[in-house]
Amino acid sequence: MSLESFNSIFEKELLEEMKVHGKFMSLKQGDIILDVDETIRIIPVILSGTVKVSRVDEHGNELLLYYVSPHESCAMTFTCCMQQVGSEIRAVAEDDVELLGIPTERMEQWMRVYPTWNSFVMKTIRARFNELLKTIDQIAFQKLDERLIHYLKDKSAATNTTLINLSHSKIAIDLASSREVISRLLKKLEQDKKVILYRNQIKLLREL
DNA sequence: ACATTAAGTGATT
DNA sequence: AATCACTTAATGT
Repeated sequence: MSLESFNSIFEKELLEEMKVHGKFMSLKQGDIILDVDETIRIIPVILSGTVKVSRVDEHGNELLLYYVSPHESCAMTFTCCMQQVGSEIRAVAEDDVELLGIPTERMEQWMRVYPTWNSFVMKTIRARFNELLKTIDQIAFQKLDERLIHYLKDKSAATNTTLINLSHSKIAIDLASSREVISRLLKKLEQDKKVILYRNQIKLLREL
């Protein structure tokens, strides 16, 4: 995928500037793009692949926040790059990822000069903020089984497939739960004909 | 065939 | 819902 796919979003002048100032980067699956406490030097704009953004507590436990898909950027980076504050989150390449790194200095300038950049930034912040609210709702009010269903749907949407390649323990880590609990919940879902379980794979059925 | 890793189960808190 | 201890099943070498 390339910058051309942004034609409908940004004006040509901005696209030119992105070509000049942006650094094309290619990450392998599992690469850590940004870890906790690191300071941000670039704004990533995802060209292809999916990035997983998660919160990490003092013991190293992770909690999934959201996925960043192509044509999106990470809302957290916008807010903390401007003040050069350390990252509160960890961003990992969920699969092989290509992204365009925009130097933070360009941010301010583009915000003023290019309305499309401005609305792009606002759009991604609003989208992420809404997702965060949903996640908070889930943790505060929903049971783990509902969180799990949401997680599977989310994952399926992010990777555009109903066959999910994940072990039970990976899921448990993302949801800050334990493997046994996830296994038991998944088994219930399987009995309800909502998924089919394999080793390291979960097939989502329509009824989910 | 053996070791390793994923998943299933029951008991305990 | 989490943790432990243990079993069973699948997969890699």
